[in-house]
Amino acid sequence: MPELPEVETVRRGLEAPLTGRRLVRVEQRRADLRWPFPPDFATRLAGRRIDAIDRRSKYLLFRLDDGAVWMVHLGMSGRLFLKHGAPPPGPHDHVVVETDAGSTLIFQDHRRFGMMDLVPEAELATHRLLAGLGPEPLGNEFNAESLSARLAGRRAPIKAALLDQRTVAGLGNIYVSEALYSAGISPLRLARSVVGRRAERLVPAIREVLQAAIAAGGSSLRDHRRTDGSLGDFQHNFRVYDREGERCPTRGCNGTIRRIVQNGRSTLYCPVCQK
DNA sequence: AACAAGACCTGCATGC
DNA sequence: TGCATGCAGGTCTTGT
Repeated sequence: MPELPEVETVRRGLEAPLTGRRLVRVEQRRADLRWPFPPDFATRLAGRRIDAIDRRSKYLLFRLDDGAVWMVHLGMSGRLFLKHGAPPPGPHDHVVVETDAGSTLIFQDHRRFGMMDLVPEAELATHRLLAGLGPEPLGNEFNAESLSARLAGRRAPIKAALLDQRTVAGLGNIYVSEALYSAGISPLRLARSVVGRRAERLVPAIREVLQAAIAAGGSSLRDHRRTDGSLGDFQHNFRVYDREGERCPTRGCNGTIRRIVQNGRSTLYCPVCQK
């Protein structure tokens, strides 16, 4: 489900209500998600205060007052809800956290591809899931030069290379299709050939689609919700994703949006104006 | 080393 | 109605 814009939407939804709040009760309702929880997870988290909520790629990073970081990945179907009081947990509510503000943070994930960990701050940068990540696409280290360098020599299609989190961190299946469309680059083009003007177009295309999606609260196709349960809006702004068979929205292009499968995942694109 | 396929899960839409 | 099939926003692991 969640790509960078959806995770950032969740982060923003939690930041004001949870920063400075203490976690007074932690209920871990099963032993594992994608992987087992770390040892003594609930005990270690209980009583801690949240000092800040950050994001790296699709990971949420809750900075705690004991110097640890609570890492959360939403996987495909994970949600974080903030509710008033202490409602009874529903199906797939795997972690329930009550705060000293009388609110409850609920982690719900029916597919259980999500994960959580507790990591000392000093070990965060070398964490096995974070160490290999490429630059943040909205940060200064992501530019045409650095992107070209990471694509150099790669024979995989650009679609697959952009889904690879070592190339750039945070893109997923929706926003790769949208960014390639916006940049006029075919998803089938070999990654190593995205240099020069194409790389110069692709970087702002990625930035702009992500920023627009964040501004819209992310995309809700099936699973994504904001922390108050409301839907994101960016799915209404898709130009190719989920639009197979529709007319290409580029002015003057008579192409039809096509769906192909690359590495087992749908790619949507316009065969006429993406080269 | 790079790349593609398989695996992990549940729920939903579709078609017979 | 019931059942099989395919598909879904991720990414680690395995095999070529």
